[in-house]
Amino acid sequence: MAEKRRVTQKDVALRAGVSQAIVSTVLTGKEGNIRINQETRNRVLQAMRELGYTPNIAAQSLAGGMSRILGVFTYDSVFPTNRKDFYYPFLEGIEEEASRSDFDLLLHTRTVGEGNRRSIYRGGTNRLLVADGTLLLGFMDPAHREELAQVIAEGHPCVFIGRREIPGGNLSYVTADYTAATWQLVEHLLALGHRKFVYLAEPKQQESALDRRQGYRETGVGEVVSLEPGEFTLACFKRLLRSGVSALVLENDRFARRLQGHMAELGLEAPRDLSYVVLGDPLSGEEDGAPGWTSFEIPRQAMGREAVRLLAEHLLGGLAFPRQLSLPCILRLGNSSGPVPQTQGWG
Amino acid sequence: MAEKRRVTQKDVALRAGVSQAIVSTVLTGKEGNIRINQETRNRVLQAMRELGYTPNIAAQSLAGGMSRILGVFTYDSVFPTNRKDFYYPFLEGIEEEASRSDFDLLLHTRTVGEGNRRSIYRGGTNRLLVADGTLLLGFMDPAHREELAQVIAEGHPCVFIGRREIPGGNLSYVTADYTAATWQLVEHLLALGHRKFVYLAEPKQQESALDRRQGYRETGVGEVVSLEPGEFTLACFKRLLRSGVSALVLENDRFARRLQGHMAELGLEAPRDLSYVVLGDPLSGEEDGAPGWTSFEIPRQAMGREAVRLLAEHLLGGLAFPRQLSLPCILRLGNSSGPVPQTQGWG
DNA sequence: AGATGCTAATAATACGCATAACCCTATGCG
DNA sequence: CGCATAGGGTTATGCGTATTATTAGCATCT
Repeated sequence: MAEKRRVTQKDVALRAGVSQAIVSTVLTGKEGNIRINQETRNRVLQAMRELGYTPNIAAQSLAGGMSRILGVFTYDSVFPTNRKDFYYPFLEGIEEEASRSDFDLLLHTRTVGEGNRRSIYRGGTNRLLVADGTLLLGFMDPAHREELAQVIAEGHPCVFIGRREIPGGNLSYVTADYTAATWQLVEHLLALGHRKFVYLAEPKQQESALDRRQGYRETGVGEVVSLEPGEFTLACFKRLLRSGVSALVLENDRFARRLQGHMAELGLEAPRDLSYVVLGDPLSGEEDGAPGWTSFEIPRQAMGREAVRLLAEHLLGGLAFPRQLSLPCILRLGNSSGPVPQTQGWG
Repeated sequence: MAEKRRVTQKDVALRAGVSQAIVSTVLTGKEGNIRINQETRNRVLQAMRELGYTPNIAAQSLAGGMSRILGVFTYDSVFPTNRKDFYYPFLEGIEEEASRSDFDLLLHTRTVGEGNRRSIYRGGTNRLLVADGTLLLGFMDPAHREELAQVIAEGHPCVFIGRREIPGGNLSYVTADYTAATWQLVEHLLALGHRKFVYLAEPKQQESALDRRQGYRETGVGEVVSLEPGEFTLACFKRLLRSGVSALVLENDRFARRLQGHMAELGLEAPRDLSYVVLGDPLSGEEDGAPGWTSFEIPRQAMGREAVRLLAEHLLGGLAFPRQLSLPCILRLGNSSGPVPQTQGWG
């Protein structure tokens, strides 16, 4: 096999009887300081073809400065086995736009440090710098945020998919507009005549949850109850009903599933006896078994796309960072919300 | 922001008070001609950390070093929207093993040339070369094969996921043992008493299909009928029945779905009136709606894992290429195969 | 005749890293 | 004492390309 040496520009140049610089110039097409006779150009192209020349991309990026690679860093496994938190739709969007913007994608898998904890710095080196810029996904704890703040301070362009706040606040991100979507769902309930609401919130303080609560609070309609979905017991539900609530706003689908159980238990039916809305689409990836409740869809694919676009524009066009982008959610008016029941008949 | 220059080995060297060569040696770990004092090594590592050094992979590959990156090249979009040919399970395996072997993954998205055709050489450049080696997936036409043969001749380590033959025949791959699995399913039918078989084959000549047919042929039980699933009409089915067939071997699930329709139409039931086996799992990603028919499962995740392992061993340990690995499929004895019916009662 | 400008090309250099070739010092040994 | 050897480095070089600085020839203007 003999590991035949690659054909380089020097070889082509030799054959065409010109200097290597001419070959490079012919290749890139940019005639900056250099001008080339059409005939010479043809000779070079001919020689390239004859020798089967292909540029060495490593040398190109070394000389040119850009690798045309975008990193993808996730705070969980990129391809999780439990399809619970599912990066797939994001990745679809990322791939699509990366391809369009002409960037390859570097999936950082070498990031699992001690205790299965993912970290950007590993062995003291920041692996992200391999790429021209990086897209980030997933849940971060405070230490992660510190770390990321440092990476950004060092000048590496990052875009988070989802709103994330870090110390210093210089993080760019593309988020879904949970606040508006929540607001709209509550407005929808108000239009149906509902007046007494309760919002069931998880104790988590993630940005996405905060945004939803913000949207709810902006409507000024009422109470927020914070509890783990597991704590949302039948007794708890009964208490809510007794308080005269006519509509529930559920922070996620885990509340919704428990609620469905409770209502079935009591022989209640939505929206006849009670209306509810769910703030987001189900985490589990079931396409077909999509529940028909009223909710909104997170534009995951678009978020991926826009994140890439933001990053690419920053890298190529010099769009200044940080930049934040908010994409609208798509409302799904389903079968869990309806007019206020005339008589609160139950019991 | 000021576009501060990257930290290079020279910077680290300066800070640690050593030469750049020492920094490089510390980094790669290989002490060939060079020996390093433990204390010096620590100083260097310290300096790296302080300056936030990260290797420039372009320079690394150019200088003949290793970037600890494995390429992933697919002949379709990596994250397809129609979840038809679904790379996901492969990717799961790839990611898992890549992480374990300490390689990042480079997803080649910059590969779409004219007419939506994917090609390794794009604009005449071989994009694969930034990575130390490359994993390939998907369907190839003859031109693709030529191209890949060239890449391999040029010395770039490649492992295909699935058996693929290329001109020259030097391609490494990890495949599922379709031949054995098919053989076993037919044996299963033989054990149930079946004697008259027909194998429904698509006209395609892909390796995976050839392997299945090979397994079928090895049993010596009978006929192969080649037709598009769409051509498998009710009339066609009736003709088969009239010929006295008691068991069908279906090359894929598209035949199976049509068969199910035909049988329902005629009021037939499997395995009461007819047995069939399906050579592989359904292409569509439906988890729950998994059909209960007799078939085998392709060990996709394991294939991904083993492909990475092969490649990593080749890169690190010097395992010679080409290498071919065949993994067993998992038989799923389902409800579409049973004993030969006593009376061929239908009509 | 000298200055100017334009075309067409060459030579030189930098990019960041890996590695081969080389050098110096201390130590051991017969 | 002379030499071999091992330890601990340094210098120099090359990888393939992009790009800048430079040169050389020739026509045009003043």
